[in-house]
Amino acid sequence: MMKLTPARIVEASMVVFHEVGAAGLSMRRVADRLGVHAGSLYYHVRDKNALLCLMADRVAQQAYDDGTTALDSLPPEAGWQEQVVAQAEALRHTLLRHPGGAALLAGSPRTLSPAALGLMERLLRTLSHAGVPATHRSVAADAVLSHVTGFVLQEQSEPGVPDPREEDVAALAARFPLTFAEAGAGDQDEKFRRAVRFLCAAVQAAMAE
Amino acid sequence: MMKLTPARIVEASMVVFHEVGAAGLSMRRVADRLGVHAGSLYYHVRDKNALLCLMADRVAQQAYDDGTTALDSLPPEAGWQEQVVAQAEALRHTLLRHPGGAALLAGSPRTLSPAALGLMERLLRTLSHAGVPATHRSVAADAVLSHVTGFVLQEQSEPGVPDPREEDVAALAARFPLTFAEAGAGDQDEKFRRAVRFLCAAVQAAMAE
DNA sequence: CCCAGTTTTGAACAGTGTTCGAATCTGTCG
DNA sequence: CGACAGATTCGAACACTGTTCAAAACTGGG
Repeated sequence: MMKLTPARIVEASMVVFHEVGAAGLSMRRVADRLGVHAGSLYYHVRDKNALLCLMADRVAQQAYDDGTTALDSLPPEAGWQEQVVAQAEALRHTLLRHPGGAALLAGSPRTLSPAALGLMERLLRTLSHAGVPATHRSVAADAVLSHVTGFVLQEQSEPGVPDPREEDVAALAARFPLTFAEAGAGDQDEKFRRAVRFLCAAVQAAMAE
Repeated sequence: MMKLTPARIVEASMVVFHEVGAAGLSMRRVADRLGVHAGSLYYHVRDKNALLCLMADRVAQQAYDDGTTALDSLPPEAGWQEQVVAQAEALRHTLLRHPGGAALLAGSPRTLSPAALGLMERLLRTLSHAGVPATHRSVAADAVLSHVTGFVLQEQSEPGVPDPREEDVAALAARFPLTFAEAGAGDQDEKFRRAVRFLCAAVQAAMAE
């Protein structure tokens, strides 16, 4: 067997994560997949929390790479808004590829991962390049990133308890008409893109003032 | 001892949650606080997940109530933007009051809680009352809510590993200058309020078009 | 070859969520 | 009052979990 290394451990953890979900990811299962005993992992990884951070960094890194290819395959005359949309959609699709990927990024361990910072930095750079003043840059980039993670987190949340009674959901719809008005209207892709465009328009409006 | 009931269990869980944090909250500890054995809880609550949902609903309910008092103590001539800001700030302060409260709301269990829906509905109502068309209403409300939960979640995240070396953070600051430019600038209150105002301006701009 | 240093083992510890039969408590009806 | 039925609680167990640590096994260099 190849020598154990943090990279191999993270890789195996991702596979286990895909198979059994976030709740079922345990050190022993990761170790089993590597043909190794659980205690051995602790020679290379301090904690389970550290492992989760490494995993989060890995999906952030992949999201970053996917974002660069998305940006590269954009027509040269594309405006900054299209660049923002491209980055947001690339991040969303990468997160959707990993079930629970959004929970990993937004999850318990504090995300100071270099890759996540890279995502933020690139977004700020395109905004800066578009002439957005520093005061509005950070709040805009923050809004975009928190929106996409929040959106995907909501997309990936399993149905949980599958609606005990349909009367209940009907009653809720009656009590909260506006909330349920267009909950199911339109596919998620369109809804997501509209929200991002909305934020872009906000930036433009803030610049004009 | 009083008879055991879901409400009493949730109450005790909140206390335990405040004392030992989200990671330390266990069925046994909740049961201990009630002078009861762990198994007894399962007669009133299906799961630990169900308990977390009930807890999330409880803080959402409290956030809703705090929001109404905040709205009531607003001058009558306040515009819709001030109403949105008031709701956002009330939600933030309520979440900050419970350590890990944001993680509860945005957390693992899917939040279909009535109280959380109430928060959304009220926000949509003020937007609707302000004349915002339905197409923009939902994305705007979604952006506001996901921003405040994301913001507080970031605020409440413990420092984690307390910066192994200061050289590292310096190196990161060098690699991501825009991200670190105004990370520490200004207090959180002002940053939060500016972001909410930014979203409000976005709504106004979308209406004008 | 043999020795130091790096890895892995194997077993243990304390604690977790959850289940379930048996014991207890509670209120109603004869 | 007494007995019976149903609602609660107990108490112990099961199958796990993250984590630690001595002792083995493996490794490359003198």
